[in-house]
Amino acid sequence: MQDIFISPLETGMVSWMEAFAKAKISATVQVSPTKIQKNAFVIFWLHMNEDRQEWLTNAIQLIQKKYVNAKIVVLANAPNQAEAFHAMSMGVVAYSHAYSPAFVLTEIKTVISHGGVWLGQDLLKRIIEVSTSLAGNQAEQVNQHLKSLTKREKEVAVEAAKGLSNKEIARILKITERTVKAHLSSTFERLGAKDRLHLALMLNKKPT
Amino acid sequence: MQDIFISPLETGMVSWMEAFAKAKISATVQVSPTKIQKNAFVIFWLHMNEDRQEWLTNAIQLIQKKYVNAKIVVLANAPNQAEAFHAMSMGVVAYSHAYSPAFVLTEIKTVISHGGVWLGQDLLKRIIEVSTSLAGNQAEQVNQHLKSLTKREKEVAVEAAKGLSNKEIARILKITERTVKAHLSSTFERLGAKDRLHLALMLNKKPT
DNA sequence: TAAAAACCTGTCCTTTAGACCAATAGTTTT
DNA sequence: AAAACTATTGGTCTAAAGGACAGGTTTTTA
Repeated sequence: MQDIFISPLETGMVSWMEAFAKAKISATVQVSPTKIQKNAFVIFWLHMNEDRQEWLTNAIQLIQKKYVNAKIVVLANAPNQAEAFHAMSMGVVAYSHAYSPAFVLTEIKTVISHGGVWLGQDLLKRIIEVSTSLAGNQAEQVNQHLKSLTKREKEVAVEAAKGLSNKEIARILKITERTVKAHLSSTFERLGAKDRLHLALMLNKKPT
Repeated sequence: MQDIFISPLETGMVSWMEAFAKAKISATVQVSPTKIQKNAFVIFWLHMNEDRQEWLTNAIQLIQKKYVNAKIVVLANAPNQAEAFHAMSMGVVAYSHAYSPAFVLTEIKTVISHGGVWLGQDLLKRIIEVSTSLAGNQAEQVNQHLKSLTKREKEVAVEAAKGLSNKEIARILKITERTVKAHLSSTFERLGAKDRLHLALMLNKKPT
């Protein structure tokens, strides 16, 4: 088990040292291969300054290529959601604030060493918001379609357009599946949609 | 600090007991208020059987109403992404398998008691797939998707994403409906789409 | 207030989708 | 040459979707 901190700060940050006294620190990702035990469980902790986006991308790719089994954690000076998304989608298993206290760092380590993924509550909330609701900027043209629907039909239609099943919609809106079907049927009728897939395409149409 | 397990099983599950010897167990959410210390840090562990979707929803809402500061964890017998999504979007802070070993449960507790959120790697990956619109170039993303498909799969996927039925696709491509299904199945597999509607949403995603 | 629209639910039935299992044959990669 | 991938088709089976037909209750509106 090895922890390797990649940070421009020579000394490393205080809380890191506190959490992992035996950690190696390096200024670049080009860690001497001899320092890394083959088949060891290695965690790379990348310290992310502002304005090093492309450095981060490259670093992650390089690590993943050289050390296939290594886990990568990003600690950002100024965490932001876009960067977090980017990092996580590249396979990073944790994204947190660089000034996280030592106990958070040890927590992260525990979680990821058991195959888990760690991220803060606000980020997760954001992720879920984004992925469960239709994007706002299209609300305009969606309205054109939706305005001919009744309130309830609208609600059902929006959920259906996200890809939810009738059962799921029923649960969310606290009505029976049968009622969901009724609303959908009349929605198809009004909008001239063939089925729920066409409805989804109508409501998710790209702005041109 | 109190742990309250809500489970239909009278005795509670083995690993739970192992992890939290002092935990209270109850069959319903209607825990006697006297048993809960005011201002205590309470964690509700909800044991989720199959086919209790609406029970879960109600239980969560009830807990959130009665115990504003309580954290809620869902342990599912048969975890699935839709349910996980639903639970997390309602404010649940962890979602895991009901048969998780004791060390995972203690991990979860550690994480959420520090304000974090716990979830398994596969769920997160799925979340990110669904919400990658924030992560970068959308056209690129679609390309990435299509690139991983074979020539024939691509043709079928594109038609399906337009809203055509299997029968129509079969006619257009001059193959049997059965073959269309086969191509679609492997396409869903490769792209991580749940069904043709999700496929359509992936391929028709608008740039944000 | 009476009619209309919206909302909710039920049963029965047909079609469609998609998973699982299995097989054949050509092509590409190792 | 063996292994892996691709394209094709078949059958069975389950669940979901959606139409047809038939009710109710609540809210809006003329």
